[in-house]
Amino acid sequence: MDRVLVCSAWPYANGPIHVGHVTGSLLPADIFARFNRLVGNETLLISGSDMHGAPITVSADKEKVPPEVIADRYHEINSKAIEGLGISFDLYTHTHTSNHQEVVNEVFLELLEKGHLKRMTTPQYYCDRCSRFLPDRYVEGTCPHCGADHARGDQCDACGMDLNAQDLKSARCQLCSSSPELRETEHFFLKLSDFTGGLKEYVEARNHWRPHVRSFTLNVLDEGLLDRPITRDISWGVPVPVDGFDSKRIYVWFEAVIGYLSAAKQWAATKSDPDAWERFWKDGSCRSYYFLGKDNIVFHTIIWPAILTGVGGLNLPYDVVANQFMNLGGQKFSKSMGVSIDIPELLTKLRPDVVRYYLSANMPEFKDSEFSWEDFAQRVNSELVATYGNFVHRALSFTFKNFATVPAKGDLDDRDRAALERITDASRSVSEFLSACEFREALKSLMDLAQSGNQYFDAVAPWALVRSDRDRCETVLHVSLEICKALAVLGYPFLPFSSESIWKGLGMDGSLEETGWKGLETPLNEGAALERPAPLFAKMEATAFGGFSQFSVLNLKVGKVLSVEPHPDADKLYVMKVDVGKPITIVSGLKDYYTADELSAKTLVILTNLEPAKLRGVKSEGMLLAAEDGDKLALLTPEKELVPGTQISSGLELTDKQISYKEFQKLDMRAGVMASADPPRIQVGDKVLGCAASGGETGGKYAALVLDDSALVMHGPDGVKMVFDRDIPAGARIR
RNA sequence: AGCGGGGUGGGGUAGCUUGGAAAUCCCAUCAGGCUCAUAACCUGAAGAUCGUUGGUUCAAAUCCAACCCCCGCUACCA
Repeated sequence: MDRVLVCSAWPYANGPIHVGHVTGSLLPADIFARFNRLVGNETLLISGSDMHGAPITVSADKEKVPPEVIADRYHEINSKAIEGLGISFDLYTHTHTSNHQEVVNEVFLELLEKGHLKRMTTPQYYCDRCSRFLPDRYVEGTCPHCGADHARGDQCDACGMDLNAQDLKSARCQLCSSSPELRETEHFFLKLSDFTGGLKEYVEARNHWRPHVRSFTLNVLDEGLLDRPITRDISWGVPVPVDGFDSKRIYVWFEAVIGYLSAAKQWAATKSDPDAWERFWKDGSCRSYYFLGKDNIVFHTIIWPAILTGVGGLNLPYDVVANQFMNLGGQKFSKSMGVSIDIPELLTKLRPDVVRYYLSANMPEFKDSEFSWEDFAQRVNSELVATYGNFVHRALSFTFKNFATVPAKGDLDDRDRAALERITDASRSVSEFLSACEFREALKSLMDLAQSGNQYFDAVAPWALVRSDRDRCETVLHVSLEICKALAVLGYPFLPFSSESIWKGLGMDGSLEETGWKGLETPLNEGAALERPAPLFAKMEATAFGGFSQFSVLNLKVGKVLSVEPHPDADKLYVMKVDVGKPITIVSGLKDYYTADELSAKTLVILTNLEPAKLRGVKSEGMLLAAEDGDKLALLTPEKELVPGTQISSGLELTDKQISYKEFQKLDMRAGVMASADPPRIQVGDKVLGCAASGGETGGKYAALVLDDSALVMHGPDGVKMVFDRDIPAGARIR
């Protein structure tokens, strides 16, 4: 029996977990842990919420509540979602516990004593009015390279240069705009340089790591490691266990990874055996696996091993299984951009095994993968439902109807033996692939077994035998049910809920969880009564779930032009006052297309929550939407007159958050011609897309939000759609 | 700009590390079969000169070079 410690990266408690967390760390870790328990390995699966760090304090400030409120809220929500998904943690804790603080302190002091930490004093901006030190990106000023006015302390967006806050000219506090002063502040640094050599050796010996993880890490090591500060001037986080550091906290990047150790200790404390954690951390034969996303690699292959080496006597990661990203509509999942499918919400609509199936089958193990509802529905329907679920159901329901008990096994012929052979093959390959953390391949082997079940069932045709040879029929059904049982056992790591229900449906004793892998050999209970079987999975509709939620960041309103002036300082720009419920100023580049007269009193569609930007010295507080095709341009306007300020929500929930121009540009909106009204389909360029909501009249030309292969016609209240004031080809990009 | 990933039949993909019978699987398409099952399952067919251009080689999707596209990271979000 082996022993494995399975660690899943810690989700940040600043929002609900989303598909990315599940596919990157939670699900692979769970599959791996379930598999190991199944085959009888002593397994500990742990993780928790990362409660500290600046983004949580930012959210807290915004809501005017203490950071604990935010962190606790999402810890609560996420714990539930994780449980709902069937992630079988032995402990899911968080980093804001006294236990974690103690363990972090121990580690910190141990490193200090061994000389791996050093104190250094650095200048840092301090804002008097906010009475706080400012992180680099909270400092704003003039870029020393290009002279742009709104450069942030960490980077200048205008020229893309990396900066130090001290380099900025006329620095301002981004929070209150007052001038901060440079103050000396003392911090602890982790001397990563101490570890470079050892780490290199360690990583080079890890030939079983995924190639991208290993080569990426070696790359970073070759570039050399800089000593990094592990404390900072903030108030939310783990206190520094050294006198004179009361106003400082330990940096999250250093403290959060220690959660793996503190969680194991906490788990042990809740058992009768408080030293139990040592079996997983001090016994060199225990292998530790870490599941995370690729953005987290260095923390697990360099920083965490460095800390562990520094402390000494603790196991370094055996494998760091980093996944790539699962994207949505070609973009990275990102809450701030509304590109997100959060799990709590998803679970209200779908059963956990269905979600687990798709995310496993499409897991970004070696390269990024793409999440789409269409693909989701297709894979679930054709693979999980039609091949896997249907096989189990046809075998079980046929048996139930004709025998109502588990049929007896008579003499086997070659075909039967070959079918049983497939089970052995499948169990071998599933177990090999899972041991190697190749989840997609393992799942593929499972589905192949389901298909071979269908082939067998077809070939032996029990529906004919039941009339000609009942004994023979019992035998082939017995073999079929053996295949079902194997599907349950082998599928358990992926589909735990369905597997248990198959196990029960077959009339097996106990639970599959406690029976384990040896359930493959456990004989069927011949003669046992069967319950009436029900299908395992139902088909799903892609359109029922598809969301255009990423467009909800657009706060669009009807605007009426009040005045149009030429820009005093630019050839192509107008400065317009527009009434969107309140008058705002918009600078637009329409001079080549429209005269001032043409624009006056026009009703337009205005993006109102764009970050204000200065265009040639005049501040623009929004943007009017227009379709553009080559040198043609047409403005969007409601098909019926609407009062200025009317929301154009297109039926989406709106946020009032500001978006940057860059984010806005990533959203795809087009002019489209309705190809048919029922079902609603719209032609955009040379593609015909299905419409998510009601469309307009056939032949009408409307503005549409485009996402993958579906479109949503932009509309305001009462379904008033947005049209164009000039002729523009379908497919023209709206911006 | 730097770093990283990718461009394979209509869509999505495997293979590329360790070059070798013109290429995997799913969906869609077409033709059959079956009727137990959730119009499901089974069998077969059509369909790709493997981003472009050069090179190495007896032989390249697979190695090398250049180029063209797409995307992510560089913001403490897997």
